[in-house]
Amino acid sequence: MQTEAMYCVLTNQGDEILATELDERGELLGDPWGLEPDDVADFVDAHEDPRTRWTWHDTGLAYPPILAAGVRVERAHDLRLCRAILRRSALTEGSGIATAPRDALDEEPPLPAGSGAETLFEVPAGAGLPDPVTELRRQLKAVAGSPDPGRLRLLLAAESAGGLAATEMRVAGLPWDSERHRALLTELLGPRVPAGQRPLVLEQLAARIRDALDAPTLNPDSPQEVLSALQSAGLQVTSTRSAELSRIEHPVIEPLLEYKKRVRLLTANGWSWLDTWVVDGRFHADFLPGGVPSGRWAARGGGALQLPKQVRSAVVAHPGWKLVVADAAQLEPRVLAAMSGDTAMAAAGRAGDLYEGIVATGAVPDRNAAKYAVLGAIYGATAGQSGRLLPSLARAFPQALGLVESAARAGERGEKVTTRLGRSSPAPDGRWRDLVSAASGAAGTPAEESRARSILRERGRFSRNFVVQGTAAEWALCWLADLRRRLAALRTPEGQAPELVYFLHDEVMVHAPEELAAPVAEAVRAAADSAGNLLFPGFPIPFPLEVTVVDDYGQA
DNA sequence: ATTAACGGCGCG
DNA sequence: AAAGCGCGCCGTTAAT
Repeated sequence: MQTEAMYCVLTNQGDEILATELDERGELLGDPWGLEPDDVADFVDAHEDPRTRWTWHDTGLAYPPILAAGVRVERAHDLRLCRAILRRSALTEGSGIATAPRDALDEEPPLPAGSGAETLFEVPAGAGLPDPVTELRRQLKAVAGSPDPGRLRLLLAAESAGGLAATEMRVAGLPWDSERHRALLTELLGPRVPAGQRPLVLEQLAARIRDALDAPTLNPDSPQEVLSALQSAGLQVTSTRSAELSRIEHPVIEPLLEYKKRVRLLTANGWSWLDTWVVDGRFHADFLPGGVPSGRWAARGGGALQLPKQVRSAVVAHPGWKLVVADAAQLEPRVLAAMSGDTAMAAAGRAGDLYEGIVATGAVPDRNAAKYAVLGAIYGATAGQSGRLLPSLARAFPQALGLVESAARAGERGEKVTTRLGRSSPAPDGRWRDLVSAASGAAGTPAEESRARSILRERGRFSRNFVVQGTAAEWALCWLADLRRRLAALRTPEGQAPELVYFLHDEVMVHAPEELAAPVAEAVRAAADSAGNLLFPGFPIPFPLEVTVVDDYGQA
């Protein structure tokens, strides 16, 4: 895995692209090449080697033209993604990267222009971006000087592979059946109407709501108006949240909940969403690896990570193709067991369902209790059923609970916390420290003290969750990276290749020719095993998947 | 008129 | 359904 890496840095230099080869210590391996933008893909293809990490400021800008030429790269080093990790990591504190003044590479990645067809190398290098060779050397130095270079190298490799996968997924797009989607909209909302108008079904529901509340001019889209209309009707409610409304009996509740459900479909995934995001039968989502502090991905535009179950049946495999959908079962608790070395919790997860395994230890009465207790431990629940179950969970799994507890305490002390591979939480800002110290001083008023306690606990819950969510994100990145490599080896005799099309925290989707569905499913499982071994070598806990092969995402 | 915060809800 | 975490996006409302 870690056999001598080689870096080939691609960067704009006037009208040319400069390709500079360096070894893993950052030493030049020869004179740089000057390339015409149109020749970059051929150059990459000719120089592709399993040891080479293609290095650039932004995968999302540099990679699409290469992909457009039909060339796929195996490994990369994304300077922006890696900078973000090294800037913050407790393992590289005090390094040149951590202490350098902020520059343009610390900003959000630029928006990719269009759907990736154009040659983005023609765009002049962003102002203020550091020289990539200098930047790479600083990054390599920071890693080499850290107490655990191996962890960080793995993290940077996985993060960069995530960058490649994200770009490939955006360019490929999620196969989308607009006809099926439109049929759904017509069924639930009525015929299409111009933007800004209420479709027929919503108008009818609105009329029923006004009628039931005796409020003829009520705007059902205004929480304020709805709340006061409900209260005028004598209902004891403090908000218009569906969860609260559904506990009440009144003629308005049914149409109101139905209205909320359907208006949500209209505004989030209605006709204008289709017009904006689905191009040539594909939803081109813009994924942002590392977009969340914990290392989870974010997405920009189209709500790619919040596709409601309602519309998933519009994700349809092409004729003769299948969707292979896989999700990791109970990922976060398994990660917690592994990272804390809790062999009792690992044993509970060995036979199959981890929550059932916990029930079998006698710590909790049933599966639901196990689930809420474990999630409550990870999230920092104090009240309710999950809060009450914590003591008995802590007796059964002291290592696991101890890990999240100590993360919470560290957070409350204002310290950073760090994932398995070395991604650290952002340090609390000065305002946070001021608030806390002001309240703890003798002059703190009761209100200040209570406010301070509350933000302390908040920081504790964030930190507790960060280490687990962040390490789970690392597992998922390793899974994705390994899967990506395995998929590259699969191809039909006619040359059709499976496409990675979707990734959602603990779930992946591959669009594959039917005859490759079984090997793809096998690759997905093998990749999960690899990820577990990579992150937690020798620790006896499996990472089982639920894998389905379907024609549309609604069936998964 | 534009921007920011809020309530609400979708996903994990 | 439970209460704790992490997000993005919408329309409304308040602030500028």
